Amino acid sequence: MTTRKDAGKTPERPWKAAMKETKIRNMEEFAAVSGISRPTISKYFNDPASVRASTRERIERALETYDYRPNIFAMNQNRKLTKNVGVVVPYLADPFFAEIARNLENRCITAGYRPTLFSAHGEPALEVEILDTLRSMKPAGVLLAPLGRASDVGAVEKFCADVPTVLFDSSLPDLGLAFVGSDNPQFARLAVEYLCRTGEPPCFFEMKTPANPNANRRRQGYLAAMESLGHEPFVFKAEGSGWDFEDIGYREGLRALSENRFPTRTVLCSNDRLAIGFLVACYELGLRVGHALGCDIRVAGQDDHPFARFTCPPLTTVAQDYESVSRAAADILFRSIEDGPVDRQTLLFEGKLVMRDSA
Amino acid sequence: MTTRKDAGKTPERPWKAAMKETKIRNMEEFAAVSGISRPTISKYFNDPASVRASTRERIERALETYDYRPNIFAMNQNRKLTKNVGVVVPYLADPFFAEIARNLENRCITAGYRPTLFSAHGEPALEVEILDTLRSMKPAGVLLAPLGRASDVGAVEKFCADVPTVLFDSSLPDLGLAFVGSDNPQFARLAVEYLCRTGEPPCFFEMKTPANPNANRRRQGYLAAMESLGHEPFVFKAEGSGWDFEDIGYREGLRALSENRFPTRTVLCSNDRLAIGFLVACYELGLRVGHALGCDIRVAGQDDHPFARFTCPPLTTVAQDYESVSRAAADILFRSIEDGPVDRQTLLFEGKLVMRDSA
DNA sequence: ATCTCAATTTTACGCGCGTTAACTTTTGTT
DNA sequence: AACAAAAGTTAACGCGCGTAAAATTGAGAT
Repeated sequence: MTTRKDAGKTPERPWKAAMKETKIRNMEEFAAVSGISRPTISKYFNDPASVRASTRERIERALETYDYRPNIFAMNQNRKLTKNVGVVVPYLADPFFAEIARNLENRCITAGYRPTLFSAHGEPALEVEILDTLRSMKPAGVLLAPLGRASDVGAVEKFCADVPTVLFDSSLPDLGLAFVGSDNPQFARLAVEYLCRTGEPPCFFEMKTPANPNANRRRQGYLAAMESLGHEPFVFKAEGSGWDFEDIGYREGLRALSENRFPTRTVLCSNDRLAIGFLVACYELGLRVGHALGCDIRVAGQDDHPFARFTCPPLTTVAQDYESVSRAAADILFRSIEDGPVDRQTLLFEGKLVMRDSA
Repeated sequence: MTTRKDAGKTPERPWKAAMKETKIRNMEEFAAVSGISRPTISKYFNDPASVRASTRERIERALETYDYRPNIFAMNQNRKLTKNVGVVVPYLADPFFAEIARNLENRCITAGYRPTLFSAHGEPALEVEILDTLRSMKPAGVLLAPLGRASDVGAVEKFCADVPTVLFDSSLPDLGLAFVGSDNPQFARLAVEYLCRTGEPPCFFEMKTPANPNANRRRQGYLAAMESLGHEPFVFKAEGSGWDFEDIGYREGLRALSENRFPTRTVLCSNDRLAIGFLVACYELGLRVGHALGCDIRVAGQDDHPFARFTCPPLTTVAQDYESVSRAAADILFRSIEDGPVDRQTLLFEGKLVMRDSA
């Protein structure tokens, strides 16, 4: 490690010393220097169009001189309806959630709301903590992807009773204004049908104790699809828990393959992250993955994870409709905030087959 | 898409209706029901040990009955020193930043602070917006990984003058309490030395217009190392901008390889995300990557990105010392908050070579 | 110049809590 | 039992702003 003491000593409380004398500390002071009353300034910040054009100009001229910004938290403290929207995901280090969170944040901003992002980091206690913080924030609404199986359902239920909440990705029965997610059985069915049409029927590779109910629905979709096509299903349940799906896919894939557990040479993984790890296991064992001539095994995933394009070979998968899910979740929430509550509904979006080279 | 209207109509403002009559609305009410004065309750929440054991018990018993929690934002409104810490990263959909953000959040929590996470989503305007929001939050300190080249340096400078800020990952000259990052020239040197020791000297694959100064330092490290080893350096500059590094690595890798631009069959990528895309290009062109006999090309990256383990073949890279960087950044900030300002310093951590199969 | 309506200003209170000062009550010591 | 220290209570103000009501000012129409 390299340590360098930079030139010059940090002055005593530099962030205070640098404060210009003209610095505006609050709306009162800004009202004084701009020669306008505080309530009118307040009106301006809540809607610039609500003040006379000449007043607006005066305010904006003062704004350039003194660059004042109202304290957002003091604003919300007293407002009947804030513009705050909470976005909560179970695990932000998973690029899938990072991507959907980014999407949701952008939608909030576009719709004139102020998103605040939270990740439970896979920990139920932290999820509860987040919900408590959110209460303090007096949010107009919340977009919540719960941890799933590990969630404190009681806490979420109480929260949904207090704050307009739309659940997404992972469902908790009958909670919130709505649930928006994917039609998971359809995902598996789509994959099974494609794989059977183009080769051997697939085995199913999943975690023994999945984090959320989506995995169970996918398994059921797989079983149903196999049955209806008249094939014998086979499910391999990978040991391990937590959020290191790739590692589990790799380790257990290695085990399953070297123990020769799969009756066919086609494997449908419960999700892309497992598949990414599984592909490494295949690589390590010298198995050529793909549907081309001379390949040893076909591997498919589900989700269209942001990195699924960049595996070797690129992963064939069933794409979640990120756009539609996030758009629907946001729209329902905003509509409910603006026009009052709506009937609780469940929206499930179908996946689309993305054919790449792995299967 | 499947829409289902769930059984039962959502009741009028259900989150209001469900409110129990005993619901505590603020500290005043809680003080009333617990039979203790509000200032004492306030003391309790700021430090449970600061009240007599018997009163603490009474408070905690009341707490169980009425489950009240003080409003965190109202608390901070008036406190001289809050426990808020802002964590700002340039792009959260990049698992590297997601991972380091998770690490930093945990450290804050452990140290008794309340982290709030922000992502600029690659947009300079949003970065400025975030800094303004942070001011409102009256944070005790901020851990900031700036966008880099695209950052509004003036805005960051003003912010650092107002709020104790530790920069990490990407440096802006002389700003903040400290900068904590990686010794980027050393990264490249380490990689070059290893690659030269075990085979042909490497070419360098980087973006033409990198997002931050780290890339430049890595290039310089590459050039210096090649020179000192007596080899002719070669740098390929990939076209493209934005944060889709994998895609750029793939497209430009494809171009560079098919145009036969590399004088040697060893490629050191400026970062792992480029390398991940580059590996796909290799795969598509049928090139066998690795150092084993019969391989066509060696590929190495830099960063030890969370997914570098799961490429095919697993990516040889120079690992950033995530732990040390985040620990140092957090420690410096906390120390500065608790013990007053320290000399500005620059801490650069060395990378460690991670040998996998790709090179 | 008069009237009218809209915009603005004054004044005042509230949000939920931190914090201080002056008292009053509890401790536990001798 | 007397008394000092510790802890708790009351009262009051402040944070930075929203918001409401009443009084005042301004602009456009007659």
